Amino acid sequence: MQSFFNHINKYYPLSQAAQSALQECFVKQEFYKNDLLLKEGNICRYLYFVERGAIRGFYNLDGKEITHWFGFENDFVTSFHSFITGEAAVENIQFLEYSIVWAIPKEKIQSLFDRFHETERLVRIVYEKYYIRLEERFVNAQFKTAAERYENLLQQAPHILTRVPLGYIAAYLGITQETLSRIRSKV
Amino acid sequence: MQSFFNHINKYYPLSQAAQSALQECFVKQEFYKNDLLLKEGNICRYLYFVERGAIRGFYNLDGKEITHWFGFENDFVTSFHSFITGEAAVENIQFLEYSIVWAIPKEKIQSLFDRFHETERLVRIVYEKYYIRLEERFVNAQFKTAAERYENLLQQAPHILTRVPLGYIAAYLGITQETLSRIRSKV
DNA sequence: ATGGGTATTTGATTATTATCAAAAATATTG
DNA sequence: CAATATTTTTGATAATAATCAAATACCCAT
Repeated sequence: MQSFFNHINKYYPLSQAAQSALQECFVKQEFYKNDLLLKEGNICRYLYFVERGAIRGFYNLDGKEITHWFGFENDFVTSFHSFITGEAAVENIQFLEYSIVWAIPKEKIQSLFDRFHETERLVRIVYEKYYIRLEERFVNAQFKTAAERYENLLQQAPHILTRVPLGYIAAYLGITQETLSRIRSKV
Repeated sequence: MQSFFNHINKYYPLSQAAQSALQECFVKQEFYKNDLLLKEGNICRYLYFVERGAIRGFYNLDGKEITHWFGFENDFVTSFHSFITGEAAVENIQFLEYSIVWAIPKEKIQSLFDRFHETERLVRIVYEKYYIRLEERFVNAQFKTAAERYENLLQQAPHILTRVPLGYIAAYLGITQETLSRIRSKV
């Protein structure tokens, strides 16, 4: 839990009172490789903070699993669309290795927002970081070649490469596994 | 200005006091076709609300202008990365037609957040909507074909097609103008 | 260490889209 | 309305990545 507060204090430091209230809302959960955190069709009512481990989000398209994001230490993960809208998730969330996450239900977050303005500010600031991150990924997806996207990943997040099977990374980069294999052999 | 409050009240209704304070922060601005709202290299210190008109965001890549977003009536626009981080913008923002926008500087937004918790909540909720929108665009960019992206745009935002030159739309969809022309001729 | 399953690479071919060039259509302006 | 500029379309070719199929490498449990 300490790693959580260390992390969020970098975004926006909370008062002791808010930290205590926040701490009480979290439940620690452990999972093993291949466990599912969320199955498509279900509503995702929790936000998760990853203390340790690795997670992927994927959905099914024409019978294929398309991994479109990863989560690692100090990431917040959820099926954002489902969590916000309350609709059924189109994606699955699965653990890639033994992981420890802290879960907080949506109603508790909302109650925190009402009681502590500062918690809503924290989340507002976190959203800004995540939005910028997604914007970068979008620009990469749309305007860069597969090889450039791979180079970029090598630079920005080499840890992903070592912890995640190639097939998942290929989908994440928007290419097939074969193409990624060929790109790698050229480097 | 009324259209602004009609619009934001759909996201989260503000108290009269907050609405008044918010109203005082906005400055109305008029622009004509091809005017620049922001030039790359400058810092974007304002958030804009589009009352009427059409706007594009674009950046230069290998000597070509890549349009990556549009803004129309009731959209919030800014160079988000620059606005949030305070760094120089890599993109330009330009008007596609005569437009009326309302500008609010970043410091005034922050002051509003401090004085009215509800304004920060409003922005938090707006962020959620925009994040989901960007997520959808990202998934389209990465995992759908050019023809599918065009079909999608036809369904979701046909007004864009009629108000914006084809070359800009092609860049927005991540394809060349020639490819878009060929896609259209097949439908 | 060995067998069986999973992950990755390699090869041949096809589909998709970009690029370069030019023509046709449309819009703008004096 | 003619002249010019801009935008869109069409054509031929090249580059990029997908698909299908098979071989190889790797990992893990026995």
